[in-house]
Amino acid sequence: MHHAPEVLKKEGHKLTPQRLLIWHILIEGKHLTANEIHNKVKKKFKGVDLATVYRTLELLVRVGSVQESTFPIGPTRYEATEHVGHNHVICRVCGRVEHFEGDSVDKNIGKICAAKDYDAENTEIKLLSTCKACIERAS
Amino acid sequence: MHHAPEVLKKEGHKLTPQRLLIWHILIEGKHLTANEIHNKVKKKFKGVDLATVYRTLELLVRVGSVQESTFPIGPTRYEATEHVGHNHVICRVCGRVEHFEGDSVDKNIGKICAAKDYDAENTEIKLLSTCKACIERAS
DNA sequence: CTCTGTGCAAAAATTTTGCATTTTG
DNA sequence: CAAAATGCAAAATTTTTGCACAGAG
Repeated sequence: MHHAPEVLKKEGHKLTPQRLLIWHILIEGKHLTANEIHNKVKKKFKGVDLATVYRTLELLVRVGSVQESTFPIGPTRYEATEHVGHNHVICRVCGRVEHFEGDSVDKNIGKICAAKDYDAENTEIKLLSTCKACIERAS
Repeated sequence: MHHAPEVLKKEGHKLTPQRLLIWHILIEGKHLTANEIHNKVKKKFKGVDLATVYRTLELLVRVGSVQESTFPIGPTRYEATEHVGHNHVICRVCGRVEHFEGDSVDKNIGKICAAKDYDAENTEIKLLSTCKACIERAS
């Protein structure tokens, strides 16, 4: 289990209320945009700036507590590493996202990462394809 | 083999010099940004607008001739579907990209897509992880 | 008390849109 | 000729940055 506040403290970063709040929002929600996070944070503690949200997210990504994901549609999304168990199938045309379990590919994926000098744990698969609706629409 | 001009014509879109040029740039290069494409196009035919590049790319994506990819770092990148044989391993922290062959996972990937109502062919895997350099830097 | 983090405002970077004009089929 | 595409300019969206002040350790 990966707990951002401890990691931040251990690495000498300050535990500000803004950071804690942003972290809690990330624990509650799934793949949120910076803007969504900002709105949620403001409800609990008004006056927090969007720039702070971006800076905090960058920090949390750097220390490994948060993962950043970009989809074909819309802005970057963020989520706590600790509940990233899910992989995505994404439609390249409309951006629709579905989740899937990676069990059937995990072992191979780990090997691929290791072979390229990437962390074999904490991987996430983004499988790009085209959804049925978009295939039909295009024909 | 997938040839954009024919597809465009077949679907009733006009074959303008701008579109042909952009298509040729895409055939020559690999995962280019809209801006890179725009610069290359201007060298051959000045006066082409960046907006036209964006509109053309959107069209080519829609008809399936081009694929769009977003990476954790930098703007959206585009490349011709016909040379998309490669999958990516991407570092979530620094954005570094490596290529890998999907042979060991392709069959499973196809099944996953089919199960979720996505095209089982023409898939692309984006494997997100953290590269060794970033792991070391963070510790 | 010091150094890091924040808010604010401004700018940079990327992408989209409206509209008059040009071009393709 | 009609419909579609382009260029241009402006706007929208997303993200980054500089700097003075506030707050954590």
